[in-house]
Amino acid sequence: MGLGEDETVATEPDPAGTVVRPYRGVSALDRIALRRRQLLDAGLELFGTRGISAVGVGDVCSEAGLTKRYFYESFQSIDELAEAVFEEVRANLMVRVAPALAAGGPSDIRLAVDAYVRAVTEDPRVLRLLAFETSAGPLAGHRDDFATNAVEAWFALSGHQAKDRDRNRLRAYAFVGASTQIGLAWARGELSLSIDALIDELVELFENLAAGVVG
Amino acid sequence: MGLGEDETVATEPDPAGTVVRPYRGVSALDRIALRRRQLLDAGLELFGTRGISAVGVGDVCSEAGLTKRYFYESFQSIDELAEAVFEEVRANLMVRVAPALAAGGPSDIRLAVDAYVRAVTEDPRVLRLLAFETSAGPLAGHRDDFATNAVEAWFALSGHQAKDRDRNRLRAYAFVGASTQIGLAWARGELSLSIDALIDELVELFENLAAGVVG
DNA sequence: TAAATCTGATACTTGGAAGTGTCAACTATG
DNA sequence: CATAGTTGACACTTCCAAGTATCAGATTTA
Repeated sequence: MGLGEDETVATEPDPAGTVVRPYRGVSALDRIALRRRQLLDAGLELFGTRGISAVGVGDVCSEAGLTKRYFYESFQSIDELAEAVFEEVRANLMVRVAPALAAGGPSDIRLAVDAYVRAVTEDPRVLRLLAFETSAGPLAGHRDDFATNAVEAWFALSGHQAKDRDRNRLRAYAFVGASTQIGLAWARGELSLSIDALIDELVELFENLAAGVVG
Repeated sequence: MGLGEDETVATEPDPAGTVVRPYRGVSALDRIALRRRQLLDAGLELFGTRGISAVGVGDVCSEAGLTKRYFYESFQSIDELAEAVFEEVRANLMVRVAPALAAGGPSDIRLAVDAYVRAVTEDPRVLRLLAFETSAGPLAGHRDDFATNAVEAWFALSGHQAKDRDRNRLRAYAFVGASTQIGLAWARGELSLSIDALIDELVELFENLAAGVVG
């Protein structure tokens, strides 16, 4: 809200975005939430197919079937929308992987890798978002955060005391970088391996790397 | 107006960019080549520090000490300049790595990795160009070409008959992806390993991967 | 010296996207 | 029905960078 707008008298309680009463049976807050959802969906669709840099406010609005005015109701910029879309994708991934990680435990990482690979590859838009769009632009750096968090989680589970943090992190980066690059090639159809074979490879890679870390 | 100037008689052989006679003791062709060089240098500097997407024609011209007119003398767009800059970087890298690869041979990849890592890390701009800028934007996909070429070269040297191309390529991607991600973290100063330790790690990683390929 | 070419600075036109404003039609409230 | 909130369409202003044109002064050539 505006800070010193004009909350003077009682005759003007809502200066800017009038958000008060129901419309077509939907409450004001629900309508806003609904539109925000439409924008997030449109964002995932466009970012995940054309790439973030090729998408403008107008594009998102067309895709969502809304007008600019409602874009700025929920977001201040395309980058802010990209952040929100990515955050949602990340959260969904976590929900799918975390149980598998807990179930498999640190000595058997296969379940987690399996869950992760299947979750990522089943939606090309998610794959593109993770593989392509986290290298440059507004989402730059998020891949590293992602990697760091994942490795921290794994460390926490394994009870491993990091006595050589830098080597560990290097290997974590190696795994994330390798996975990403492979996923990228996979997304373009350059690898005809089955998903199972792909998972086997990644598990093997992880175990090679982890052996060096733990040992 | 450029078109119907006054090419009346046969005395006007050069319609557009007048490129004829020496100036300040430099021939016309040399002047063009010189300006092209200035633009390439400016491109590497700006692309390698700010990132391609943050650089416009005007920026490059300022950095090069030239005006737009001379930009369009040698390039048609920023993307075309980016291509040329990348190609030059790639060629320089090849020059440094190829001899080491030939000397070490397929069984001892250390020399090649050593040369590659040192070449890339000694110029932060090159590192950034390879690690960041080949993921999105005009240089997208070049990392894969790079990887493919490198692996093909290595295969050629090793005389290895690829009977399982997809697995080989997957591992090639794994190595390139891991190297890139690590280089990226290194570029940001997140890894305090010495270059020697870094090289050790990468050699070890490569040997793990190559063992699977050859064996 | 006169004519032609070359250079660098700068003005200019153009195009696209961001962000804001207006308005007529629609819906809830009393 | 009258009033006020709500919506979508679209016009509008602003801004920025691309790309083009102009011009005075410097340099070469005849």
